[in-house]
Amino acid sequence: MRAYAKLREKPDMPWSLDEISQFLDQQGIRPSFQRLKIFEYLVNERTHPTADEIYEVLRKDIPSISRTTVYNTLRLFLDKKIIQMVNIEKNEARYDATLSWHGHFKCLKCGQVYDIEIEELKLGGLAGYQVLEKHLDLKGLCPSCCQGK
Amino acid sequence: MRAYAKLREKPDMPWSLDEISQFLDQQGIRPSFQRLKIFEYLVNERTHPTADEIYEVLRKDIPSISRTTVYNTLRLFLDKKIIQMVNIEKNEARYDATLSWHGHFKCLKCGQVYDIEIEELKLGGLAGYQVLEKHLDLKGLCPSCCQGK
DNA sequence: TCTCATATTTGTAATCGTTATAATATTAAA
DNA sequence: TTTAATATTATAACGATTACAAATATGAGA
Ligand SMILES: [Mn+2]
Ligand SMILES: [Mn+2]
Ligand SMILES: [Zn+2]
Ligand SMILES: [Zn+2]
Repeated sequence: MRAYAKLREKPDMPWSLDEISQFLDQQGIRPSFQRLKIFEYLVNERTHPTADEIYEVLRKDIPSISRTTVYNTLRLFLDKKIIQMVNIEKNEARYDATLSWHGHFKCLKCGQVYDIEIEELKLGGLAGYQVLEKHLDLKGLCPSCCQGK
Repeated sequence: MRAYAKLREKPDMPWSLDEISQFLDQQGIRPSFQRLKIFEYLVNERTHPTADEIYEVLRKDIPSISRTTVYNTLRLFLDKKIIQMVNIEKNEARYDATLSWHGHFKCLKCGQVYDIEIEELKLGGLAGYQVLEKHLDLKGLCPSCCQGK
């Protein structure tokens, strides 16, 4: 995924459906319309949506889509390791198609989840541990919500 | 809490019930027997238990205790900021009486949650944000579970 | 193209951790 | 002791997620 992303000509441009279709194929995922649209939403919006937010948005385009399909698809993407789950808030799983190492900040006022760049992280006492996942989650007030104290 | 902990003569010794009672009083929390035992379990065991683990253990001493009391008490402790919630695993809130800044590691095999010392953390792009909570959560295999690959 | 096996989607019911509610019991104040 | 406030308890309700099974779509081979 990271390797693939690096190959994109303009990494910050939205992914086209064709490009997503090709990508899912490469990952051994049959690119059904529902899967295309779910991955498109994750990778182009980058808002760390919940399953329900994805469901409510895609319903406008695909009235027949079911919540179960959204959950099934997200689990499939997780199994294939093309997205990650963000558990910054209890009882509210969020999803993220950006896999490079970064942290998250959730604003307690407006609810938005922002990406945070990690410049350096040094840990002690991890000798003997095999680390497979790292999550850095912050909470507080975002710049817009801090205005005027 | 940190200030109080520093005042303890032997910080690594278990807290006595008297000491806990005094501490809760200081924090404006009436030290009922249930509250004493719940805080005692958190501060002396340091295993980051779930509400249900606390309930199952304390039931042996206090057969009348209810799950609701455990949840109510944990929420009270959170509101008074004498414990923190650890959301390293989805759908499994854990609780921790250690408030000084440290990370957590959950072993995917044995399920144990370990404390991790953080030597240095440098973040970029946080200008304008007001950070109120920080959580560093790792997952993988612990030393005991790594043995022999 | 047609057929049939397989993969995918869908609606519904079930599960699980947690919270809300209201009755009962305990404690503190008058 | 009487009363009011607080804490505990059992039960029901909730919300996010998962299990299940039926319906639909897809695609390789005849
Ligand atoms: Mn992100
Ligand atoms: Mn801890
Ligand atoms: Zn905000
Ligand atoms: Zn282990």
